[in-house]
Amino acid sequence: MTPNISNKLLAVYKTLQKTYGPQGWWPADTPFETIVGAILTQNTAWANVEKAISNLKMAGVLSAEKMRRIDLKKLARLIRPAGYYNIKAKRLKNFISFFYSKYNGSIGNLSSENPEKLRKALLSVNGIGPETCDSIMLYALGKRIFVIDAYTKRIFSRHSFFKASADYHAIQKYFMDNLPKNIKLYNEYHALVVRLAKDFCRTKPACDKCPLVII
DNA sequence: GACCAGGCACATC
DNA sequence: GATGTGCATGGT
Repeated sequence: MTPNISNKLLAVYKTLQKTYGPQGWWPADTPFETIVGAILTQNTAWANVEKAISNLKMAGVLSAEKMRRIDLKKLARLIRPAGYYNIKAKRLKNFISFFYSKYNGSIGNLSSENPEKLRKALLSVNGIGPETCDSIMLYALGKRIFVIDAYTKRIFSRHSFFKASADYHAIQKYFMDNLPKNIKLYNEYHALVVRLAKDFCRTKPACDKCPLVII
């Protein structure tokens, strides 16, 4: 670890913790619901995902077995509020096919897979990219992996931690090399970054009021 | 009405 | 390898 960077990253974390408190991610009742949410939230406001999840619950199809059976068009109609509904319905089905063919539809089988193999396997599913994969690994399956999203990139590059041109893997390595290797920390850190971004780091940053202005 | 949200795949150069 | 584009609803 680079002590200076490590201290700064921890200082940011402590400031966010103090400002916002525990975030308790992921907001879901089951690991399967977390996986579905991770796919539905791709480039989409969480409030819209909640509507789609609610529709799936009302229709009684928020389980792997039920979602495996449901017609693609019906699935698309239920998740409509989350946007990109046609492509996301296919992505959910792609995951389900993968989940049954390789892991017999068992979350236990999925989470007991070797983490490196699991990451490669998830990334091989069409519709699961780096962020969705890592969100599933961390928040649904409890694996020690740091999730990077557009906010993390935007905020920390603005604060000169790394260049705006840095790619996903480089940024992930940056955090994982410079933070204590702790799942709970990874969980809260990413959630707190998203929480902060909702207030201050959209297209028109209000950096003067941002709690990180002192870092 | 414009802008954007907890991305990803694919086409093209 | 870098850059551009389609996918789409709903809130500010």
